Amino acid sequence: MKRVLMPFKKRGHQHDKCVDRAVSAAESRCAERGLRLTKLRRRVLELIWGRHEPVKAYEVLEKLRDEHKGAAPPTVYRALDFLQKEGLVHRIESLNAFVGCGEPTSAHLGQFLICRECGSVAEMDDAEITSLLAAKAGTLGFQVDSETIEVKGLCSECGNTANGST
Amino acid sequence: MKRVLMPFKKRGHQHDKCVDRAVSAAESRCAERGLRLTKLRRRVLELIWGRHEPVKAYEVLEKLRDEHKGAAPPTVYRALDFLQKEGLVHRIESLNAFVGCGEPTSAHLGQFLICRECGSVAEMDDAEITSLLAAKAGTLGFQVDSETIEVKGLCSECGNTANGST
DNA sequence: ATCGTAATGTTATAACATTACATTATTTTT
DNA sequence: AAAAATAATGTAATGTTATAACATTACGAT
Repeated sequence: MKRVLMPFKKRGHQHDKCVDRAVSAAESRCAERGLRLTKLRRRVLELIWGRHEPVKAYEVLEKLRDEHKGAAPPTVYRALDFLQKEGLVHRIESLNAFVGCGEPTSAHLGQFLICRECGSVAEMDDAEITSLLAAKAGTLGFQVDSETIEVKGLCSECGNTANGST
Repeated sequence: MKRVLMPFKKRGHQHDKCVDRAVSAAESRCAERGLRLTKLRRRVLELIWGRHEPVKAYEVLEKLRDEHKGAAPPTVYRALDFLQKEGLVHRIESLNAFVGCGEPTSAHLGQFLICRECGSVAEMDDAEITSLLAAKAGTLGFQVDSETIEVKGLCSECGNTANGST
């Protein structure tokens, strides 16, 4: 089982590839399940994948409006709900924002590492963390359904340079 | 080092005691540090401690208004900022709500267990979880500053009864 | 073709949070 | 004790995030 679903990416990597991979994965996943990845949903997915950083719903809305008159909050939130439910994007609770899922093939919640300098996000799905947490919760008589783990700090790119900016 | 800062409480426990303890702890802490636990701040703290469940800022506001004409959003948010900064309350990111801190003597972030049935919250501050998470993050070159851990599930009280309601 | 369901459009509003500036209260300095 | 400085609160407006409610359109199945 893979534990790192999305590592930190180098500055200047070929980001088109990331987006393409995400969209292809979404297409297969929807095809398998008989779901419709409509133009709108696909476009929202692309906009979320615009960066390796959490993207706000209203940012998506603004961009959507440039190309799609009549876009309104529900337009975006519905698409995001769909994408979330299908495991194609994750919501970052502590930022009220969304990131593309690093591995949309399996359902999971993920553990997120968020850089305070550049905003980049890495995604893990580490079974040891999950089971330790469940064990500790168990000592209090608590049965875990789901976990939200969001860590803030300094990413590999920003930690390795004197200056965290691009 | 204590790992459970606030366990799940039995239904019908003497909740006054919880509130009194919290207020006393807040008083000592502020006295030690030369900070002012004003009437307003104390009252907001009491209202947050009204239940062992996350309480919303606007709920606090509503109650505050009954007794304090002129209370407005900043009134509440400022008091909450103060209480948070002093470690007297924690914000639950996934709920946009606040809970009293189970152990306001030491600064910490806490790991929260939130019951899906009754809404009760238990607070842990488990060093093993924190260090495992830091170690795993380290393998990606990430240096952790702070962590947000919020787990949803079924608490000991609700798991032990056929029916989770009061 | 029509019917049922899923998706989207549209308007309005709810819920959560902050900015900016005025005023009052408290502490510190003189 | 008065003045100055600082901290806390009052007040109005606004910004941000999210959902409700109902209408319409698109699509797939028979």
